[in-house]
Amino acid sequence: MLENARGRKSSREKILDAAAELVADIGAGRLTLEAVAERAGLSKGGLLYNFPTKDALLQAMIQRMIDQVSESKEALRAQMEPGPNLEARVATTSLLNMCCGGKMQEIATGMMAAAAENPRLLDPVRQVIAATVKQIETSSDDVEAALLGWLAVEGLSNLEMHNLSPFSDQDRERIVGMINRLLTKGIAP
Amino acid sequence: MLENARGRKSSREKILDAAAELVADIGAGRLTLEAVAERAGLSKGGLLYNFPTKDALLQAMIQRMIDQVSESKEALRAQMEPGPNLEARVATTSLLNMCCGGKMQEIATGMMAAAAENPRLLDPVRQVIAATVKQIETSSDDVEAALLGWLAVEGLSNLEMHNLSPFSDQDRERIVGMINRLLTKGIAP
DNA sequence: ATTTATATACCGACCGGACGGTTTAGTTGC
DNA sequence: GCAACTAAACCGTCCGGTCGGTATATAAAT
Repeated sequence: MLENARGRKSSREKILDAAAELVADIGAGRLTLEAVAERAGLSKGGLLYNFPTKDALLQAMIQRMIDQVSESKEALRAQMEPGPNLEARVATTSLLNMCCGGKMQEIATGMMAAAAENPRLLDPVRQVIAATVKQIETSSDDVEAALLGWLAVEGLSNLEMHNLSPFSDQDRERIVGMINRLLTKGIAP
Repeated sequence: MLENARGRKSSREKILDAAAELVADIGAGRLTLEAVAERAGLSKGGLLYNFPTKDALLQAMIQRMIDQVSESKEALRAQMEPGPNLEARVATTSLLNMCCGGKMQEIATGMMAAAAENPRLLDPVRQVIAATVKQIETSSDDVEAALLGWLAVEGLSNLEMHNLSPFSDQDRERIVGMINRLLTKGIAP
C-alpha cells in the first residue's frame, strides 16, 4: 500500500513512519527534523523538500492517522457481525486496534506531537470526533451504552498513549470484553 | 490556602499558577521560563531562585496537581453520601471537578507540559493512577461498573484537556449524570 | 546522435533566533 | 546579615528554515 511505481515506499511514507516511530521512542516534545530525516534515511534538506515546514509534516501525520482510522472503520463495518450499536462497536474497535495493539502505532503519535507543538493542528481530529459522536448518537439503539463504551475506550487509549495504563494484558482484555458486552447487550445484562 | 505568613501567596504558588495558566493559554510546547516569570510577576532570576531548573518546575506542577487531587478526594470522601462504589464515585467526581469545571485548571496543564518535555516526569502520575485503580478494584461492589465509569470519566477529561470534546454543557451534564447513575445503581438499572 | 533545457528529488553547509541556564552586581525587608 | 529577590548581560546549544549546488531522468531542439 502506498508504494511508488517501483514497489518501494515513497519518501513521504518513510518520513511519516520515521516521525511516528520517533515520537513513540523519544517523546513528542523531542521530535526534530534532523532526527526524523536521519531515521527516514535522508537528509534534512530532503525532508524539507517533501514537507516544506515542520507544521506540514505534523499535519500530514495527523491526516494519515485520520485516513487510517477511517479506512479501518470502513473495513470493520463490512466485516463485523450486525447487531445493536454497530457504529459504536466499529468506532471503539478501530480505536483499540489502532492505538493500543501492543505499540501505539499511528494514532497517538501524531496527536501528541501536534498537541505539543501547535494545538490548532488538532482541528481535523476535532471534526472527526464530533462526527463520530454524532453518528453514534443518531445510529445507536442504546445511546447511553454506546456513548459510555466509546468514552471508556477513549479513556483507555489515552492512558495507553501516555504509557499511563496500569492494566496488565489480561486486565485489558477483560475490560475490552466488558465494553463489548456493554455495547452488544445494552446497559442491562 | 498555601499562603505565607502575611496572607500573600508565596512566590512558588504564583509561579505554579502562572505556569498552569500559560500552558492552558499558549500550549504545553511553548512554555518558557521567561514567559512564566513574566506572568508570575518576577524576574527570570527570581524564578530560577525558586526552581533551579525547568524540570524542577514541571515536577512541582505535577506534584501540586497530585496533592490537590488527593486533597479533593479526601474532602469528597467525607462529604459524599455513602453507598455502593464510593471510591469510584470519589475518584470520578474529583477528576471531573478538577479538570473539567469550565477551565481545565490544574490537572491537564502539568501533565501536558510534562508529557511534551520529559515523559519520565509522569512517573508519579502513573503511581497515583495505579493506586486509584487498585483501590477501585478492591473496594467496589460492582467492579465492572466502577471501572467502566472511571474509564469513561478518564476519556471525557482527556478529551476536554485537549479541547477535543464535542459535547455541549448540557450534553456533558447528561453524560456525567449517566455515569453517576451507573456508579450508584450498578450496571443494571 | 548530440546538445540543451527542464523537472524532480535530494544534499549539506549555514544562518538566525529562541531558550535554558549562569553570572554578576546590586537592592529590599526582616 | 541573610533571604529573597531584581536587572541585565552573556553563553552554548539546539533547531527550524534557507539556499546554492548536484545527480538523474526525461523531453525538446538541432
